[in-house]
Amino acid sequence: MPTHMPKAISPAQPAPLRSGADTAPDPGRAGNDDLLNAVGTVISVPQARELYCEGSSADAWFQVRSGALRTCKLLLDGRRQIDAFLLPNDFFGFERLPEHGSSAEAIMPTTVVRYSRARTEKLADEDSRIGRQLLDITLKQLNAAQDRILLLGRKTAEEKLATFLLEMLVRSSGGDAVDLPMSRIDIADYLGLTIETVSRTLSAFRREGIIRLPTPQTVVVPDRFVLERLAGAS
Amino acid sequence: MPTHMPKAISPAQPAPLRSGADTAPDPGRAGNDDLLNAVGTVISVPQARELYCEGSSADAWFQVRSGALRTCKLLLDGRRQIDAFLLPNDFFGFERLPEHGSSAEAIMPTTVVRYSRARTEKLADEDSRIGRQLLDITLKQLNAAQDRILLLGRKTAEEKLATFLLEMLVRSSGGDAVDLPMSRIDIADYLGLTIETVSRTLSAFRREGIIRLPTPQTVVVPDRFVLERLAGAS
DNA sequence: CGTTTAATTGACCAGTATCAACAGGAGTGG
DNA sequence: CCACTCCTGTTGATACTGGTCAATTAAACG
Repeated sequence: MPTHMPKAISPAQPAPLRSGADTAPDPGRAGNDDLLNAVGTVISVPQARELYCEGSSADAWFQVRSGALRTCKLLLDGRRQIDAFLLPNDFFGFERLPEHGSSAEAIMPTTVVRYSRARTEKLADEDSRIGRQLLDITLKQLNAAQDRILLLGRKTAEEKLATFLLEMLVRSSGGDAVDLPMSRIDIADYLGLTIETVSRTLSAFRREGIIRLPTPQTVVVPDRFVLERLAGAS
Repeated sequence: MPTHMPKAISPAQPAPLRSGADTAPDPGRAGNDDLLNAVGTVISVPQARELYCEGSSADAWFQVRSGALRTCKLLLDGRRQIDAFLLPNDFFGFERLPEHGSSAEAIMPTTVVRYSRARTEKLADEDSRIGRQLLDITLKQLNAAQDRILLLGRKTAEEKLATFLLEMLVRSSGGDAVDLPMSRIDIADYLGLTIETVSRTLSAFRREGIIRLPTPQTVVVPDRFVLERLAGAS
């Protein structure tokens, strides 16, 4: 038993293996959830604890069950870039190389389901639907990464924050209010900005009535169309 | 015959379906090249011609046979971000959604091999090795995208250019000289800079003896270790 | 309460963008 | 062969977005 947490007790079965708000075509995917879930193990990750670090052996991948994580890369002098925020049902840690390309840390008390890489690859060999699903997950992440490349390369601070708030609004899918689980520093390192610019830009949005900030972690968006115009979509 | 160019004549068979400089483990991949090549069609793309545009139907994907292309996204006001430069043997255009997420344009006279998406997906269903290979290609692109996210979010202009030159050096794999097929504008839109900053930074490298520029398109790197230090790897 | 940490705000600065001029080739036509 | 134009790239002067440094406020926690 290589994991440092016990297996899930019977009723607490892992979340179903499918993407979150998924509107894409879904070819022949039913019926294989149980296959993969059979190899999943539930793991708890305390806040601020690293689940794995950049360069460590990528012998497993994960799905968020509850809580939230960030994946990030570091430069030699400590500059940090956050690749992604991971919310419930998100997959992460699936790699091409034998080592993880970024580290994963919980930004609040979190539970994840761990899938053995070797067992997954064996399953994918036997059942092409599993492979199809892994490909779908990876392509989704690639699409998201390409959108971030546009954002980081060509958008202004204002556009970055507007895009970010819209993304969180969609992902949390809870009306017009978002609870931001991450700190301002995390937002800054996600958008390629500094904490001060994040704070200033959000304050400007608040002054202009585009958002309300009942607490620093809670953002209310009365009219998301205004944000969409500021986000300057393609 | 939906394509606008004739099929390859017999001796000009499509390039083998495998990644370029690939050092990763290569599990059970031999023997399926012919399967996919049977559905490949060779297409010529003149310089500056668009192969497909953002939002068009993604009913096929491609491999570069000769020449070079760029994939890019646009913002409403015309700001452009280049996702990737595609050189011989590179794959591109494989999508999760029914539409292409970016456009692809030849930056010199180019030939590509076109693969039908529907046929590919059928093949992948029948033979898990095909699916494994598509996943491998996609994961490789995801890794590259994540490196670009770090570059765009956290690196300085100097570090961006150093990283770019090293990347081109590795990809062209021809000693210490690189022939840049793309213009300064393309480099700028790839690195999230302006053409002037690209030019200035390259001139600074030249003045410091880090590179030589026999022509604006040819870069000679006497000592790539110097560039590696400037690139500020993780 | 006092202490610590996160977030906000302000003053100033630097890196890169913007605007503009200039140089070097590649065609083109006289 | 030589202007002439066009296009790409280089260089310079200046502006501005966002970064840095610093102080203040607010929130969290014992």
